Amino acid sequence: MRSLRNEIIPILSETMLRLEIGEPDWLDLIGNATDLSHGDIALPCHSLSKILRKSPNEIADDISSDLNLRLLDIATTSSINGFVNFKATNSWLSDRVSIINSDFKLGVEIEDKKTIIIDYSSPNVAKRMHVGHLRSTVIGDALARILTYKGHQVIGENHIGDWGTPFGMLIEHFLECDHIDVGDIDLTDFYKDARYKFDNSEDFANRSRERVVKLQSKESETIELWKELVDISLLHFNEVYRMLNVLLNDDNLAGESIYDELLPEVVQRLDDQGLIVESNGAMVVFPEGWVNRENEPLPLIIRKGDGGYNYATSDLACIINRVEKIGGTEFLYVVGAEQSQHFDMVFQVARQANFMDNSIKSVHIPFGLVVGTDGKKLASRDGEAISLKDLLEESIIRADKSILEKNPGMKESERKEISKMIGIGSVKYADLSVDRNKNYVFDWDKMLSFDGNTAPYLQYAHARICSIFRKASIYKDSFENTEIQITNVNEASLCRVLIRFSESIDDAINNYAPHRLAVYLHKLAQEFASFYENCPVLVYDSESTMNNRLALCSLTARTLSTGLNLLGIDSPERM
RNA sequence: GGGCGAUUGGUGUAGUCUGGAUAUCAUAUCGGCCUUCUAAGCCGAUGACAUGGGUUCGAAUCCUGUAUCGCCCA
Repeated sequence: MRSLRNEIIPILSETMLRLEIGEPDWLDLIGNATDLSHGDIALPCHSLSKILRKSPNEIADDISSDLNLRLLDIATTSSINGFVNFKATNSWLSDRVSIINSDFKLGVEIEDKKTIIIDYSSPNVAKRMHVGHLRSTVIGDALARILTYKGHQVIGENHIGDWGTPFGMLIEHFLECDHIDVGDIDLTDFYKDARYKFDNSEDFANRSRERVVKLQSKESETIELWKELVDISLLHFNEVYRMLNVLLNDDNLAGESIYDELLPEVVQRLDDQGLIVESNGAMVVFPEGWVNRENEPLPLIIRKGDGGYNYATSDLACIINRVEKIGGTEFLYVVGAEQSQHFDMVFQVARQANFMDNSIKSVHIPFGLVVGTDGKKLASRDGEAISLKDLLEESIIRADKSILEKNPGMKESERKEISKMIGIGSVKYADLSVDRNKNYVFDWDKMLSFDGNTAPYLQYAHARICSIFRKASIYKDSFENTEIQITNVNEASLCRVLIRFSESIDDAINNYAPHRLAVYLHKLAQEFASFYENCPVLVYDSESTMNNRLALCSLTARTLSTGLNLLGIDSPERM
């Protein structure tokens, strides 16, 4: 309850002044109450004991009695166990929630606009997207949406793997697939088949190597073929992105190929800074503080002995581009935890080489693995990565089945739409509702369950609200300027949660943690369910109660659907 | 060997950054609630901070040792 805290502080500070307690000694103590039965905001006085030479209980009593009358309109003040507790009054809650109800941003304050670049998804050309791309895509998308809502300029960059030596064999293989229609190329085995030929045919391998040279030298026919290959892959990526309902499209493409021409310059600049060292024929940089197992300096390889470049080099080129061309000030990399050392080294080199200074914030946002019920990295029975498209299709089918079971009367066309929302939402929410640093177990039954902290539970809460408005034949969004009155504890608890929306957004942003928002939304849905049981909305004998509660429902629905939308999840009106 | 991350009821999780009261929520289990807006729900009961030290008036949270698991190291 940040807003309550902010209103209490100036008044509290007068009291503290009178008691001769300096601001540094108390300001950080005041925070959300850990025990909500005592109040919303608490001030533990134990540490003031030494300064005032009184017991915490006495101090809390003194402060509380001094404040009681002066906070009257805002909160009731009490003291126990050495804590001063502040509980918002219904009138304060009512004012606050009414302000939020009339705010189209639901109380979220717009920040100084920053240009934030988020690196996410990054599938490989000529391969299917698989489960391994799920988390980066979903988490990156949610962060992009949340940061945009907060008022920032967000540029999503999708660093597809579209360049490098494998493209020699991929193009050669592509040529041999000539007899089939280009659009029908199945990426399932494309890479594997190319690899197989490369490993088993000397002739093919040689042609592949020659092809790499042609590609590097931008020979026009080869570039045409390469482009075709990329385009086929894009069809597939975009299909998955549309299914997943993420913001990425062709405008976000920033494949490795676009940095290719900048790579020699990166080497040149590093060399100008005196950072390049030759080691075993390769050009490397030794970032300070990194050692290998023999306690020797650990290099970041910039250019291999054979003249090829490494990922590190394009990452550095990308940083230069972002600083000098795009003018971003915050770079986020939503990439698996296994690459954290790589990013640490790249960022450090970029700073040592003055590619970016301290005004730029560069953050690796790691995440854990998606594992199967056996605890191992999720894979199909034969050990292959599971196709993301197949997985999403299965989720939709499963959602469809469960709607059919629970709501057999629904029209098929409507059910199809809703099972997409639920099936996709379930997969995404399972990913976004837990701390991204942890591995999570992919479990169909859990994510598609209508109970618990799942997408369907939140979606159901939303659908139930819509159902009330349908029943009353009232337009859900016609309450945006209604003043909300609080008449009982259930309404008060719901309001307490509603006014915390903006805090949950800031929390999610400050920690780059979409699950903070997800956890908040779940709390909101729960609180609504409780309100729903205890407070009949359509009470036609009291128009004021009815309108008041309809306004609460409307605000809850808006908060739920806005929040879900920021996670990239749809809110069905019925289910 | 070194580095990074994880460890909270039977199971899954929040809280850890920024220490505060009886540790969140869900699931499972047990009991109660449908002539009233979707019972896909609500109400109640049971049950957990890996472990040893340290700092502190106070530690799930900070420091440190250990164990287990995962990932990374031309």
